[in-house]
Amino acid sequence: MVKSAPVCKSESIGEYVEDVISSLPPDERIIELSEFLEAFGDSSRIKILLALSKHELCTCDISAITGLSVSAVSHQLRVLRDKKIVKYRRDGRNVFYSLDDEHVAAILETAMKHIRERR
Amino acid sequence: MVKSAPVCKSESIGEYVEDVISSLPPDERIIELSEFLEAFGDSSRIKILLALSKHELCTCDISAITGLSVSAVSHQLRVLRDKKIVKYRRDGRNVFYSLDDEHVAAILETAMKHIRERR
DNA sequence: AACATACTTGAACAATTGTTCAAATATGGT
DNA sequence: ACCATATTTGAACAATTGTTCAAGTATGTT
Repeated sequence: MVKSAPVCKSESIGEYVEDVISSLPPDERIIELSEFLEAFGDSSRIKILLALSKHELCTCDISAITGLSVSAVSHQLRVLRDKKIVKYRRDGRNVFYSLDDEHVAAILETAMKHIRERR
Repeated sequence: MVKSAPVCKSESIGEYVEDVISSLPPDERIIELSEFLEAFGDSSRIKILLALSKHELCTCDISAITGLSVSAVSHQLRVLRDKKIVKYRRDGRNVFYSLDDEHVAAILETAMKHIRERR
């Protein structure tokens, strides 16, 4: 049996490679995961999320707190809404946003711990 | 006292806005946070990290496991190294990678829980 | 109905991203 | 010294991103 692709020796030797492959979730799930975590990869959104971790806030408040334009905030809130990272409720003219669940706060918390400890 | 900027009423009413502002970390810390979490926002990197959460692996093994080219893997490993998300050690011709600490695995775990529960 | 406030949206734009390909570097074996 | 293997790197490219600006929708007040 001839190997067509040029692969390294350790790959042929280590049978753990097969084990790892079969332990991976399907691509679809991996894409879902990365699209969710992608939302945390921007400083404007992190600022918004940190603010929301303290208090339920309307779009305009978030703009005042973060220093971003109302439009920029709204665009980012749409991203966060679509990815089910924040939830919202309308109250009169205002729309109030809050974190979707405890996992979102947990990720921010763990990430901050990592940053703090890696110095 | 006149307000120069056009801000919404709820911002003027709610004194919590000031509280939230002062609770936010400095911008520098927020950028650090987002740059760290940015690394989780790509399906190739997530695949690599999930693989590494199972086993220490060399570049070539990661390529075989993920189906990405060796070059693409190496470029992504550089990103993950720079952000202190993976660590590495050279052994002969191979360079073996592993997750930097338990926080990295924790973030992946929490994110997977979120995905699973939000359906 | 007319107006002000709160928010959302779409188009446009510069800036950044991830991959490929070719070339370079590093290590070990002969 | 030479060759093969393992990995890294740089340039190039299409694709995606986040912001701004202007225009839109939604709600409450008069």
